[in-house]
Amino acid sequence: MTEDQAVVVQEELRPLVDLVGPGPSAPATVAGLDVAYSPGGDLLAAAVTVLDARTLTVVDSAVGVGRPAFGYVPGLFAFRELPALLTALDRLRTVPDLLVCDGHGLAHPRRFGLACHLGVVTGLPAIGVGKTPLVGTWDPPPGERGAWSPLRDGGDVVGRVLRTRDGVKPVFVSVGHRMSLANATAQVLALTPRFRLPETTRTADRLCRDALSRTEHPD
DNA sequence: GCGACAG
DNA sequence: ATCTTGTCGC
Repeated sequence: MTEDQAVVVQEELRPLVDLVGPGPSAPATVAGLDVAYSPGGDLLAAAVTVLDARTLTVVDSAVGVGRPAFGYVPGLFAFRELPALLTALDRLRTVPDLLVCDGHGLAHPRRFGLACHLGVVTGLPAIGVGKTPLVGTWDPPPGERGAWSPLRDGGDVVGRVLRTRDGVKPVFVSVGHRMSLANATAQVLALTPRFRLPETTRTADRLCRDALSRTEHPD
């Protein structure tokens, strides 16, 4: 697939994003998704971890190893990681109530980032939590955990810049699918009792790194 | 035309 | 994302 064709796919799928559903207010399980790359970038491992939303302990997980399906192009990021992530999701024995993606949802040049793409393809509620911005402008939120400011782009509010820890660099929260922005914010705060990034992202990050290491050094 | 640009 | 040296802070 070419970059132009990928953009066409995004524009075809974008109308399928559900912007109405408020999403679960008290999800039983929340999934984190992340991908790790080999040093040369020719191999990747995708991981999904499913956490009990109340205890934040891992109750299910799966991995998918493969080749990057696309070059790294900002705005077309999903085409790179989506196949391996879907493989991992297929191997789960649980259906999580919410997907927390490492990257953006509506905070995207065409309002269709990885979290939207994963949400539409799976039909599950999804949100994006990015560590750095892709689009938009914002004012720095106050320094206390829980404080946020709107992320604006082209006249739209596309997400929130959310402080998850006192005095620590904020994260970028946006809706992916079947979730309100307010609920997405609440869920991220529930997932960050101790660290800047959601526990879901942390457990998935650890798992995909381990899986990649095991793939590179079979013993 | 130039710089910026999720992971 | 990963690599890599140096620096700040608990």
